[in-house]
Amino acid sequence: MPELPEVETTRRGIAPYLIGARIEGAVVRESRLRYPIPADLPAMIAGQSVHDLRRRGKYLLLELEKGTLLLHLGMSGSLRVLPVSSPPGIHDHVDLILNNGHCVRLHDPRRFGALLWITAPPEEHSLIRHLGPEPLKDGFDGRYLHSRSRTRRIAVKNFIMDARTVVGVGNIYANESLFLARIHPARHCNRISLERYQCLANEIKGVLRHAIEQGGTSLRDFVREDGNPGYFSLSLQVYGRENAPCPTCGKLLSQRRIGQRSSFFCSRCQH
DNA sequence: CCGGACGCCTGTCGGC
DNA sequence: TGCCGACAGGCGTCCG
Repeated sequence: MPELPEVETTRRGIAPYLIGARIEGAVVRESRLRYPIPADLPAMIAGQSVHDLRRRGKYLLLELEKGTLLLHLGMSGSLRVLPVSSPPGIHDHVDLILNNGHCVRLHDPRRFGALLWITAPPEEHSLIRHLGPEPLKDGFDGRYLHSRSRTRRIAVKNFIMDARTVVGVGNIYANESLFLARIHPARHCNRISLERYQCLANEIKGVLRHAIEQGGTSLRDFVREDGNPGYFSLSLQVYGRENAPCPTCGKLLSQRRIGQRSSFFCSRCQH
C-alpha cells in the first residue's frame, strides 16, 4: 500500500499529536509482523517524550529520548489517531498510548509492516543504511538516474522501484511517472538518454508532490490519521485503468506483468 | 556482482 | 451458493 506520499501524509497527520507528547505505554495485541515486535518494546519506550517524527523513504522514524521507533506500513498498514478509550477492531495490532488522551493505532491486515526499537542512529541501521536518495531532495535528478543506470540492464520500472536507486517510488507512482515521461516501463534502464531521465526525474518529483497534496492514494485499506481516504486516486492516469482510453491519445491502455508487478501503460505514447 | 523468482499474510474478486 | 485461483500499495532472501 503505502508509498512515499501515503507515508508522508501519515507523518504530517500524526506529528501534531506525537511531537512533544510523552508515551505512557504501548499495547501490542499481535506481535507477528514482518519482523516480530520485541516483547520488551513497550517497556523500552514507556515514559519517554517524542522529540521528532521523521520519514526516510517509506519508513517513519519516531525519535524518543533514548532511541528511535522504526515503523514501516508494509503493504496494508495505516496509522490512526484515536481517543485512548476507543475499542480496537480486527487487525489493530499496536497502540502507542500518549499522555494527551490520544493513542496512535497501527492497523495492518497483511502484517507486512514492522515496528522496531533501535538505539543506534537510524542511518546506521541495516534497513536504512543502503537506501538511495530522497526523490524530493536536490541529490535526486536525471543526471543521477542516468549515471546509476549505465551498468544495469533491468526494466526501467524495476530500476526506479529499487529503493537503492531512489526511495519511496512503489508500483502506483512508478506506473504514473513513466506514463507522464512517455517512457515504456519495460525499456531497459541502460538504453534511456540523459534527457529522458531528466524528464522522468521531474515527473517522479511532480507526481509525488501532487499526491502528497491530495493526501495520498486510497485503493483498499489506506486511510489517513483521521480515518479519511486520500484523494490522489482521482488523479491516476494509468494505474488500475487497463482497457480504459489513454488520457493523451485515446488508445486503450495495456496491462502486463513486469518484474512480478502489474504494469499499466499506453503502447502508443510510451516507448 | 547481477537479475529474477519466491514467500511472508489476509482479504477480495471473478470464474466456474 | 460455494469453492479455488489470482491478485493486491513492499521488500528481504535465495538461487542460478
